[in-house]
Amino acid sequence: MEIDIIMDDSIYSSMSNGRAKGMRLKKLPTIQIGRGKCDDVEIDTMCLFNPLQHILSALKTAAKHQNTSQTRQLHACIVKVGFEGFLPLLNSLLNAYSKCSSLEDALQLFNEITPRDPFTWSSLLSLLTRSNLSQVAVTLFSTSFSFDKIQPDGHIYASLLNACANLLSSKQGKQIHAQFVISYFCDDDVVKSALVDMYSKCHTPDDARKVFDTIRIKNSISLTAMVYGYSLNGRHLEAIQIFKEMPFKSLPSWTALISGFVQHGNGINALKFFKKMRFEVIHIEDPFVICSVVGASATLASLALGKQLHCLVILLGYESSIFVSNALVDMYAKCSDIFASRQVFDNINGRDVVSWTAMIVGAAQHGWAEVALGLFDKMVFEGLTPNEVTFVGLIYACSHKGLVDKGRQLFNSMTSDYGIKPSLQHYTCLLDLLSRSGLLQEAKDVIMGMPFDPDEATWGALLSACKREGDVCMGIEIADHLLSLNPQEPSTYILLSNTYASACMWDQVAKVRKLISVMPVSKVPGYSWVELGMESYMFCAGELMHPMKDEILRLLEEIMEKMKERGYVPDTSSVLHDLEQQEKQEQLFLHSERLAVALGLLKATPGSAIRVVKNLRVCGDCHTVLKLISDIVSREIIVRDTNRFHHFKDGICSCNDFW
DNA sequence: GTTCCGAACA
Repeated sequence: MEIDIIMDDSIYSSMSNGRAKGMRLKKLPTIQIGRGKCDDVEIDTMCLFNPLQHILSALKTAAKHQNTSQTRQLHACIVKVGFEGFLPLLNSLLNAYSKCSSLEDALQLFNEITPRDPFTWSSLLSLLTRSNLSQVAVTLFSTSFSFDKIQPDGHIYASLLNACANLLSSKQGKQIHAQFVISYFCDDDVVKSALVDMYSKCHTPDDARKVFDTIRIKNSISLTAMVYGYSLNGRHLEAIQIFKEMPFKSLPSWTALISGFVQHGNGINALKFFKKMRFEVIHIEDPFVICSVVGASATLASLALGKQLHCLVILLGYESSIFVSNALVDMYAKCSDIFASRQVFDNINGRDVVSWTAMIVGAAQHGWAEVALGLFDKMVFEGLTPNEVTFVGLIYACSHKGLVDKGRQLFNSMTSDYGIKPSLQHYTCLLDLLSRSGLLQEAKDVIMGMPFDPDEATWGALLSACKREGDVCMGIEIADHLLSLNPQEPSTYILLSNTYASACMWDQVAKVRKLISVMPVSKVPGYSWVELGMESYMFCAGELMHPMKDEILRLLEEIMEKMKERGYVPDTSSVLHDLEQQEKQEQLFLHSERLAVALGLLKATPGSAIRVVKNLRVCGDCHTVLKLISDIVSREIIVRDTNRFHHFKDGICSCNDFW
């Protein structure tokens, strides 16, 4: 039975990436066999001996060098010589197209091959997976594979599991696992390595470990997959233990350990092992590990470290790597140096959608909404297709600048012009856009109409907007709803308490306070750190144990006097504890970002910007204080909180008090 | 055939 996979609309509707959309789905062009180029392939003399052997060998070479034109020429030769009916040769040809990532050629050939064997299928499945069409691979296997009446072999199971890992779909992965364990190939260690990888990436490291323990001969690949599984999922001790036991530590093994740490947010451990790796003089033959550690410095917001890594990138000759450049754009933006980010971006040759998106998101988070929108226009003008992340950045940019109409238009254009289905993130951005601009009813309509269940953060965003707009009535309605959801975030409780207090609903205020006191999770302490050249210093809220404690306090008191002269009155509404007003003000005085800024003012290079990072959102009072400080001491203060960047300069903030 | 890389909102 002929399977016309290219005509299946249900499969293509599941394609969600730009590459897939760019493909002509219905009618693929026919390859023009023997377009005069055939004779370029030097087979004449060899044909006299063993043409089959020669073409097979030439196909292997073409696959190895990912040479599409050579593969097409060999395809022409196969037709010309009359070997079209020889399945192993066609499979090698398909494999070569697959290795060249020549999707259209491969799909057309696949449709022409009949009958197909497991080799034919595994070549196609691995190509689809590598082409970001993992869901197509899995769907094809479940819908069309049985038509060919063949049993999947180890290669097919491995490719399919790779696809499930890409999709982070343990549900589909488990179904394939179930088929595998009752198959003839159930002892195949390569498939088991693929299973370890799939479960690791799907965040079930214990499932990965169960399979890992059944692998008879553990090689570098299976060990690396398990190391990654543990480090990615925060099981750092187990990751390090297996890593240490590895008889041979290849670059991918180091990369797996380090990138797992980074992805789990453990930048410190990542850098510790990167240092060890450098110490062991491991040859860095690919840039993956560099991307990871650049990402670690972005997470840690350490500009000094990021700059050192940028130097290493140049030293190792990876400046031209698009992956590395994109990571640098993101790193500089996250380390608060948006100008350096822009400089790296401007120097990239052949920017891809990730380069543009990283720059758009960076610009948006630094309050450069117009720049972000301008970059988008330029990106589209240059022929690049934005993806779902690009739109998150764009709507976010509009949201933080109050550009309601533009934001709405982008939200609609995402679906109508680019066929991207809005995710919960997009709805959250839209909701944020509307509510920040006071369009509370429209924001509520968005929540009620979206095809996702709103969570605590979604309702919280709307509630904080109600508070800002003074809509007590809707605020109470939402607060009642939120309270019934048993919220977990301490900030939600502050919001609830303030909402009820503003409506003089003291019974409800008491109820919220009682809930706080029995909350199972204690409040995360606020901390901030300031970078001072190659060093940084971290302060916890309310704690001042620094050797320069007295100078810090003196400076803050001096500044406080000047602020009061300008009419500053502390806003204690963000202090959760049941304290007297005086005590609340004292708490605010010792908020970690103020201590960090004070140390920065005392120790940073005179005139340089003070860069502070905070683990929570900047509270309203600190925001006012930092604006005033920037004016009083005439210094730029850049604070990265969990939400965005604030550039305080001359008494104003780049966020326009929208954050 | 299976391992390592970049961009996200509240």
